[in-house]
Amino acid sequence: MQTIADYLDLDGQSTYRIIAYEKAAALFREHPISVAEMAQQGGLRRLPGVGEAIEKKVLEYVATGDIEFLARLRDRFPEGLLTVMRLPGMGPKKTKAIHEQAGVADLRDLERAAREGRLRDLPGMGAKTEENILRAIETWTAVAAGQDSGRKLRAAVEPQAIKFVEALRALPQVAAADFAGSLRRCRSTVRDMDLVVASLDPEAVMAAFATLPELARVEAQGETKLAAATYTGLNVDLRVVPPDSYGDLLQHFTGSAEHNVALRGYAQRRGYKISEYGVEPVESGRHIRCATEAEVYELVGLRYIPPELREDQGEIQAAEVGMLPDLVELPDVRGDLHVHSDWTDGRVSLEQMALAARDRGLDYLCFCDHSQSLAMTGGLSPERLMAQQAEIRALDARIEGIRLLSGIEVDILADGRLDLPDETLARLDFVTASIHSGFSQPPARIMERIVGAMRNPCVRSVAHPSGRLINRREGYEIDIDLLARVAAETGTFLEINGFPDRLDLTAQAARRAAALGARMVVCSDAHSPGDFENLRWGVGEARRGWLTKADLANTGAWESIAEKRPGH
DNA sequence: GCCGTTTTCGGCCCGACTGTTTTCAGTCG
Repeated sequence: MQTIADYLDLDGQSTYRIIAYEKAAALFREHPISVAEMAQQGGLRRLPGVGEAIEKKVLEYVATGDIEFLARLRDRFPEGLLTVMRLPGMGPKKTKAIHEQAGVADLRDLERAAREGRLRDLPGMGAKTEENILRAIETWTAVAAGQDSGRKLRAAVEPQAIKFVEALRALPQVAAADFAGSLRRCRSTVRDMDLVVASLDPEAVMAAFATLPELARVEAQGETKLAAATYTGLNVDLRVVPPDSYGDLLQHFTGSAEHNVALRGYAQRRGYKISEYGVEPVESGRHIRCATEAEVYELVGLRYIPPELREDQGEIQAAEVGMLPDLVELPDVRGDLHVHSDWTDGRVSLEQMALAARDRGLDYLCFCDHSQSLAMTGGLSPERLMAQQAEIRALDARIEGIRLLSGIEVDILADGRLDLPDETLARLDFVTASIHSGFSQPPARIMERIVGAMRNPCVRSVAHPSGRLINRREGYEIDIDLLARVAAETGTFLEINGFPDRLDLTAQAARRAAALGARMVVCSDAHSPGDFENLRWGVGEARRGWLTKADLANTGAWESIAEKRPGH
């Protein structure tokens, strides 16, 4: 669908037609359950933004593996042009022009033409354009070489964003400063950093900002807007507005683009025009500036929508009728049920982990080291596990202020058996099961393994259910509906693993699972004291999944978890 | 292409910056 959208863009088709395909592409990409199956069951049309034409194309693709409409587009334009079009600074118009007038069919052609100065004579282009194109190709090549997916983990970017915000807030001319964009929405990965500032002296703010040592270069600068790049290869956009319209700017640049489109559409139907500079009742034409985001939403008749929900996933309708969820917050998490120690691949002792957890204010902590088949990590045999349990019990008696529990992250073996006998598992306080091998099995087989584990009465949760590693490995294809139903039926929890490159379950999957009655746990999977920060990333993902305190099991006391599961 | 407490047709978010086009198109977010 995305490829069709790109081709239509190149072909100069109606933007709304293009947007329709892009919306469908985004919808399918993020959709937690199989789009192909939904299509076959005739349920695709129920999805917002899917109509007759797109449904037909999906069905055609499912049946034949191709789409004739797309094949015809491919015949008309070389595929390499799509890459050219995605270069920053290039768009459909320029791409089409260089294709038709300079014979460029792919990136290599473009590079040659730019080097030979053959582009500067085309309408709308000059020497500067060629220079920009060559730079863009260089960056693109570096990214494509694989060391960089272009999207960085939120956890890697946020500390730098906080530094920038602190530097801005320290300026005397600055009334307020925040980071916005996908970072503020707690997306697991971000492409760039958006900074917004309230000030009456944008010139001074931008001048001071441009001197920060983290910035490699300033790429563009206007009166209120500055674009720069950091040495870490991150693009930073800075926008400055007067304090009385700070709320408008923050709202606008927090996005998402989809949320803003939906919000503006909603506002327009009620007679308002929203931009980053204010809210305008169309009738009066009077421009109302908002110092806070809450005012923006309030003016058009909505409750305040937390940034994590701003993805055009029904939040506007929910805000309209006062049905927004009361999202879980980090302090709600009372215990961590999945951490490691130096008994396997953790880096510090049981005691150090326990003290770190207590310092973070947790009420209970369950050690779930690896089981024996993960030899690489020094996985625990039944004997060593019992020895560890004895040490945990002794530690629990000695350390005040936190309850220490003995558990295991037991491997679900390739044949579906668990890596430890039931009689061993039955002696533990908590058991989480997970897959570390047999990733390439057919999805249905993997589901059988997970579901089989969940039906074992000793197993209390499933750790990192999809096995994905962001930027490194796709997860195995999980059937979240099936997992959620079995979870609800057996009282097994599904983990939201807080590791920055896992965040697994994803927000979308967690939201679906909660809707089907499953309960989740947010865990750090910490291997060292610093990893307890993972709880923060995990809670961010949970919030993006619309989860409330009640959807998570470890927001309650340990006693509420310790109880036997229903039916066992 | 999608969609409907303004509509089955006529809408669909909006403004800044760049580069070069002397009045604005293209791109971006």
